Amino acid sequence: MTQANTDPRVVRTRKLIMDSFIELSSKKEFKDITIKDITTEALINRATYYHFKDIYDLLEKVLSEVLSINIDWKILEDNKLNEECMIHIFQAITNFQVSLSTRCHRGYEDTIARIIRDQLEIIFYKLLLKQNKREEDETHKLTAVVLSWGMYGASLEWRRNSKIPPEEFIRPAIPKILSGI
Amino acid sequence: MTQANTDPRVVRTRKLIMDSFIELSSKKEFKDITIKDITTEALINRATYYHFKDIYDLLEKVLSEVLSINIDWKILEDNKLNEECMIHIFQAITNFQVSLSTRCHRGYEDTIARIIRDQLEIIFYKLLLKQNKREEDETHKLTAVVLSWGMYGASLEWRRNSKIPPEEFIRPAIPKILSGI
DNA sequence: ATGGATTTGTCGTTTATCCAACACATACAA
DNA sequence: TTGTATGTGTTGGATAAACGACAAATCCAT
Repeated sequence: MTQANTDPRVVRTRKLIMDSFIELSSKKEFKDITIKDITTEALINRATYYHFKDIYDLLEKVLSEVLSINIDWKILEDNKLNEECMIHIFQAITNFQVSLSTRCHRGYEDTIARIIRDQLEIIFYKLLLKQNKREEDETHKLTAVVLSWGMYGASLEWRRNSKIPPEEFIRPAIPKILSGI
Repeated sequence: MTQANTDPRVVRTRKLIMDSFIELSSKKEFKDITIKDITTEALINRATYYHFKDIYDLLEKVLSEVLSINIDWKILEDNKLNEECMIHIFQAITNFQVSLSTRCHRGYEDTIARIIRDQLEIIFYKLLLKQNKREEDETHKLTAVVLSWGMYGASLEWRRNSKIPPEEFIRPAIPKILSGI
């Protein structure tokens, strides 16, 4: 999915860095996390950090990874862009919200939201391509933008207000999306 | 406690190997575990295994480490060789028995027993030294041998027959040991 | 016992990580 | 402001791990 580098040393180091970042971000806000913190926590040398360009690059890779882990790609492969598929994606987003305590990173909510929306956009775009090859490519891209914003926004709404499970929360809206309002 | 090498690469690799061995030994018997199995499980290159001389060397280091983890060294430092201390050591042995499924390694029970007794001997010897400096050194060594065999044997007895907690099991014997029969 | 398959121990080479050190940037208190 | 401390980005040399390869040892079915 991500890199072509299969040297186990690289794989291990990248994982150590990402795991340490996730661990640290459950303890303090993003603005208080330094690269030194991360490498110290990971028990690696600071000079080895530069698998990632900087801390924003790391944030991006981590968030994408965490979202990706919450998605069962088999479900997306086996389905068209149907109800089951949409619900699964929505659940992945809400799972992501829970597994990373995103609400605590004051001032970076927008950055986090953008990264996740970008990933969602890619996912929706792929699904749309598979679903309907006749349509104009630009139309697919635009639809993916709309869907990613819509689903992500709904997940924020769920987090703010709702005490019902994500599936139950989003289900009423799915027909509107799939068949039109 | 063990070695002086603090290079994080070495520490990580050793841990990967030992953890993989522990993982594997919960799935199959010692005689069926190969070095190749271990390095594959650990995602390291086979040539890197030779932090350990062979698989018996690894077994020894792992068992010692697992026993060591089950011991709260602070308790031993704070106490003479009294009841609390003896009970704690006995619990450490029984915890060890549980955490490593030693009963499954048919044909190697004696090897495992020897390794653990050796460790216990070292522990008892240190405690005896601290307790009474007047005594002849050889006497301490011999006493440590007796105690290590006695406690380990009792742990096997507990594992075979007993359904009561280790502490309860061993307590009646402690006065006999400390004050003489 | 024979032969094929697997594991083991060990190499030489390449590559990633470690480590100390450096200049520079940022922050923050005197 | 100036100084002090801490984080950042980067370097060069040392070292551990990866990798492929090899012969020898071990295992196992026939």
